[in-house]
Amino acid sequence: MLWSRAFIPTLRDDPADAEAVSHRLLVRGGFIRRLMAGSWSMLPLGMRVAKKIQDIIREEIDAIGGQEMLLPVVHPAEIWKKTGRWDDVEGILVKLKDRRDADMLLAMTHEEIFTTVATELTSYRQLPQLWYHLQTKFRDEPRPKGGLLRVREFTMKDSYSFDIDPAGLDVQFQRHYEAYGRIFARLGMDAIPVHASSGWMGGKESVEFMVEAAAGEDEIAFCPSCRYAANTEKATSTLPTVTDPTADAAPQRFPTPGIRTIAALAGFADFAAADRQIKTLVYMIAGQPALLLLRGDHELMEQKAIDGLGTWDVRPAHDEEIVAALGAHAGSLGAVGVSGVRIVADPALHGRCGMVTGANEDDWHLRDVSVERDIAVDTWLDLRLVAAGEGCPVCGEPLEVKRTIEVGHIFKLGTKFSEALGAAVLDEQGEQRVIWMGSYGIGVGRNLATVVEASHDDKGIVWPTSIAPYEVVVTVVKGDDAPSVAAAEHIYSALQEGGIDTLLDDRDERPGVKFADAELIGIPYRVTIGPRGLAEGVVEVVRRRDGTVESLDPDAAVAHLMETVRRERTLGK
RNA sequence: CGGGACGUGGCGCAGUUUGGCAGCGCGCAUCGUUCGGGACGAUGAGGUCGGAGGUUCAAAUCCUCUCGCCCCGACCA
Repeated sequence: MLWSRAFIPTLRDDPADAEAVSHRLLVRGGFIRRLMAGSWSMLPLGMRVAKKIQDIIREEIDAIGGQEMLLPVVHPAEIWKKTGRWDDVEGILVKLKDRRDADMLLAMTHEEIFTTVATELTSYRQLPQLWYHLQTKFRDEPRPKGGLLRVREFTMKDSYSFDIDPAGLDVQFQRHYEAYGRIFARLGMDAIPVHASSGWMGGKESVEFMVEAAAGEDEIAFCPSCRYAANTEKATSTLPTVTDPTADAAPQRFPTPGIRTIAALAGFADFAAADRQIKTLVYMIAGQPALLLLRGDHELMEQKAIDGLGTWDVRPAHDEEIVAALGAHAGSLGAVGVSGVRIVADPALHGRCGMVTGANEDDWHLRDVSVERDIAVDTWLDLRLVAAGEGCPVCGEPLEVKRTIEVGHIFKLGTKFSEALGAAVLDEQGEQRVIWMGSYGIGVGRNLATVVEASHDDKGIVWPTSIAPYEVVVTVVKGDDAPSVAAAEHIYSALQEGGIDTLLDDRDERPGVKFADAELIGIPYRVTIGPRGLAEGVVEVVRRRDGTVESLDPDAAVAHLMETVRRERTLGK
C-alpha cells in the first residue's frame, strides 16, 4: 500500500474527550472514529488489526474442533421468552417491532439461537459439537466508555459446546481454557484466568481472562507466589486471627452523640477500633429488609450477596426503610436483639466478642457484644471485599489487588438453555438426554484496545507483529531523490512479493512527520531510506518496540525483515 | 439511574463574567524557499457558535426547554 493513497487520518493533537490511552491512540492514529456513544467505525487501519485478531481466534478455535457459522443479529422475542431472558435482562436488551408488530430484539449474545440450531441434534453419536461465529452484538450499556473498551455495538467471537454429559462439557471447557491462553499470548498479552461471577449467563462455573491495565474496570485478587487469582466479586482471603478480651459482660449501652461513622466511633473510644466494630448494613433483598453484618474495617462486595442469596433483587435500603426496620438511622444501627429481619453475617465475625455496634437508637451504641450470644444470625455468608495484603486462601502469602480488563469469559452453562428450548438427544439406551452446554466469548474490539493499553509508549502504539496493521513501513526520507525512490520501490516490492504487509511512505512530507506518524500507528519495523545511507550503500532497519537500528544493504534488509517478520508473526511479539 | 463537566470551521481552544463586525494555533489548497525527527514566507478556502423558543435596537454571550457527548459511582466481551 502506498501511504499517499491510503486513508490514514492521523491527528496531531489528542482528541479532547479521550481519557484511556487506547482511546486516545486509536483515534489519533486514524484506526477508529466515533459515530455515537458506544458505536465506532473501524477505519482501514483498525479493520486490518481487527481482521488479524479474528484470524488468530479462528485458527485457535478451529484447532480445538470449532465449526464456524453465522447466526442472525435480529431475533424473534419468542425464543428469548422461552429462556426467560426477554424479561430478565431488561435494560441493556434492545427490543423492537417489525411491520407486523411482532416483538423482536437485537442480539446481545447468541445462546438462544445456537441452542435452537442444536435442537436438530438427535443422537448421542453426533456429540460432542463445537460451533462458533464472529458476529455483532448490541447491548445498550448504561455507560459506554474508553473508546473501544466498553461499547454498545461490538463484534464478538462466541462459541458454544454441546455434550452428552457434564464430563464432556468439562473437556470442552478445558480445551477453551487452553485455546484462550494461546490466543491472548499470540496477541501479546499476559492474561490471567480468574474465577468469576457468572452474571446473567446464569451458569455454574465461569472463568474470566483478565489483563492488567490502568483503564480496567475490574479488580482481581492475585497471588504472586502461587498464582491464585479471582475476581474480587468472588475472591476470598485469610485474615490474622484476632484475640478478643474474654467478655462475660452483657452488652451495655453508651452514648455516642453525633457519631455516625466507623472511623468516628474508632476515634471516640479506645475499645472501639474498627476491627472490633460490627458494621450493620440494611439492604432490601427481594423486597424484604435484611441486615448484612461485616467487621467494621471490612467492605461489602455486593455481588457476593447477590450470588450467595440467589437473587438479583438486592439494593441498599432507603432511609425510611431503615427506620421502619430498626427504629434508628444509619450510623447507630445494630443487630443485637433484632428479630423478624433476616440477618446475614460475614464469617470474619464468627466467634467474636467484646464488640461494638449500634444500639438502634440514634446516638447510642452497645459494647461488649458477643456475636454468637447476642445476635440471631440466620445465614453466614462471605460478603467481604478482599483487600491487598491479606493472605492468599491457597498459600497464605500476601495478595495483590490489580485493576484489569476482561478480555474473555468462558462459562459452563449446564442445561439451562437446552432444557428451555428442548435440545436433547437419545443416548445408547434410547433415553432422552438434555444436552450440556458451554459458552465462550471474546470481544474483538476490546482485545484490540487492550493490546494498545498493554503495549504503547509516549510516541504511540507498539503493535506486536502478529496483529500489526502493516508489518513494515518503508520510509523515503527525500521524496525527490531518484536513487532513494528507486531503492524504496525495490525494497517495497520485494517485501510485498515475500508476503510481508508493507506500507510505502511516499508522501511529500518532511521526514519528521513521516517518522512520527509511523511511530504513532505502531508499525513494528521501519526501513528508512535516504541519500545519506545510500551513499554508503545501506538502508536503516528500525525496530519500533525498542528503537534499535541496523544498517544493512537493501537486499540484506529485505532478507532480514522477511525472516524476522515471519518468525515474529506467530509469537506475541 | 445518581453526581460533575462540556458543546464555537477537520483537530485543539479563546471569546460567555459585563450582549455590540466570530477569533487564534494546527490542519487543508496554491505558489516559492526548504527537506535525516512534527520547517518558513505569501495568498486563500472553510463556521446555521449543538437545536428550538424567548428577552432585546442588537444574542456565541441573558432566560426557558431540548438534544448530544465526556468523566466519576451501580452493570459486562
